[in-house]
Amino acid sequence: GLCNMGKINNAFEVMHRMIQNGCIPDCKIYTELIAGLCRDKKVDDAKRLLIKMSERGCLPSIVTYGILVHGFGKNGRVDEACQILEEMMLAGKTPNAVIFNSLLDVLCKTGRSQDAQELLLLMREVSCAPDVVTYSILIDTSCKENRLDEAWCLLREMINIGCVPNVVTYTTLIHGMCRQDDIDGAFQVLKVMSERGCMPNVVTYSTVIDGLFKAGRDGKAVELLVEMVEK
RNA sequence: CGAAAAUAAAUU
Repeated sequence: GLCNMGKINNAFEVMHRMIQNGCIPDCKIYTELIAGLCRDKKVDDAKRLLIKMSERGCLPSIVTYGILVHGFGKNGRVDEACQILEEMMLAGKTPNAVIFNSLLDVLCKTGRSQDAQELLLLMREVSCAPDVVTYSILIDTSCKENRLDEAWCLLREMINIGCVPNVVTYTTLIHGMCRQDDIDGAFQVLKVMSERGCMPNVVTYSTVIDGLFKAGRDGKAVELLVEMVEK
């Protein structure tokens, strides 16, 4: 609770007080503190706490490592994020899809496609199945790098392997099409997703509305805004 | 003991 309120220091105070009272913090408490530190961009402190918890006999969980990977990645320290992944594997923990996805996203967003490909291979090696988030990240990357054909291939591929696209996946594609000035295509996707039982949300609508305004189709944009409010 | 806790999309 204190971490969520941004009061990390108070959270640490509580931990120290509980130790004084003979109550031993468990892995989850350390994990929360590490998350709080990462949220405050204090990733070095977070890393130190990971080491400290191990020394105190608390093994970091897969979630603890995930938080750190994400913390380093989101703070532009991609190599160190990769390093945490290696460390966890050395510690005998197999990364799950959340961790792979987190790292995959920063690799893609920083243009390190070679490393991203290698990470996908590693994911296969450890039998971690790509999920809807993995595909959404890849589709987003293809779209932002103007490879719409590739994005569509990925959509087909995920459906083929039984991975169901969700509202984020479709919204990502819609955004990609708007960026290519293919507003009509974007509308098609908007229609298709609903037909497949995936309801557009406020982000989906704002993506299309933004695309319409940028294409100078103000009337249509307002029309869609009204439709969104009505629905 | 415990899914209590970590990842992807628009605008800014």
